Amino acid sequence: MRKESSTNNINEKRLRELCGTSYALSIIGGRWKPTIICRLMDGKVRYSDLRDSIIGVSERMLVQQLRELEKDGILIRIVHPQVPPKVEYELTEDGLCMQPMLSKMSEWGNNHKAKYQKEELV
Amino acid sequence: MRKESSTNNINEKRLRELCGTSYALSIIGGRWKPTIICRLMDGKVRYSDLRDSIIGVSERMLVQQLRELEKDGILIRIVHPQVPPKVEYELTEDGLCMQPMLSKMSEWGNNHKAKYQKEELV
DNA sequence: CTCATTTCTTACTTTTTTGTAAGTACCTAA
DNA sequence: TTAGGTACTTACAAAAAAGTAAGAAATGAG
Repeated sequence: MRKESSTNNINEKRLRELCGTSYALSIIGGRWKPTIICRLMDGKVRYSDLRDSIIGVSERMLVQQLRELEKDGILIRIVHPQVPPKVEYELTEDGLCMQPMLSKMSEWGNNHKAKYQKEELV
Repeated sequence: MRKESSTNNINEKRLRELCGTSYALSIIGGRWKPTIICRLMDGKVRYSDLRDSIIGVSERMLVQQLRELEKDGILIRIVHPQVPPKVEYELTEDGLCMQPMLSKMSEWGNNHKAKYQKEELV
């Protein structure tokens, strides 16, 4: 839960407002979010498949991150009314069009990582 | 200080290793980092100018974020040996070449923000 | 009636990040 | 000798994010 009146919260909100980058970060910044979005890039995926393919994530975290992404309009939740339950997650258009951004991030990240690891050897 | 043995730390490290996007996020993810990097995009800037132009940041936070960016090879610290002290910060090549990534993030962010705020009116 | 399956909840703890407030070091100039 | 300017430190507190462990609902199969 966020405390509305905290300096922390106020600062974050202001940065989000005046800087597109900070805004983007506030949406994809959660620990498991890039991974989740990646997994969904090729189409909808079932909850249990997400859970099983993302090693290290707990159900608590997975559900939380999914809910936040849903609230931010990045993905939708598709409930099939059956028992046992079946729920699928699918990127929205706004989620899909993160692709160029994510790929730039990945590109920069991988370059920097490679370079840094090389420098360590020197 | 990070606790080496925590699940939190271990998860972050693993994601960083295997995903360029998570790696990039771990570097630009700090509250004031995108703003700092932005300010430096046009050339070196003095500490006090950074402090005065970034509203809301405390000296504690500013120094901390600068140190982390320095450690990650994004910027360098240029000390002029004089009194009163004069310190400038300048992006490295790795910092400068964040530009395309940052601009994609900013672009996506601004689009999404505009769209979302429009939808709220409906 | 009991069990299995799937998708979550809930209450709680730990870890990490962010912020506050006050103080420090250095020399220079009045 | 005292004040002033710059770039920080330090000790502490508050807030936020991440993780743990156990449980819950719904229903069809046996």
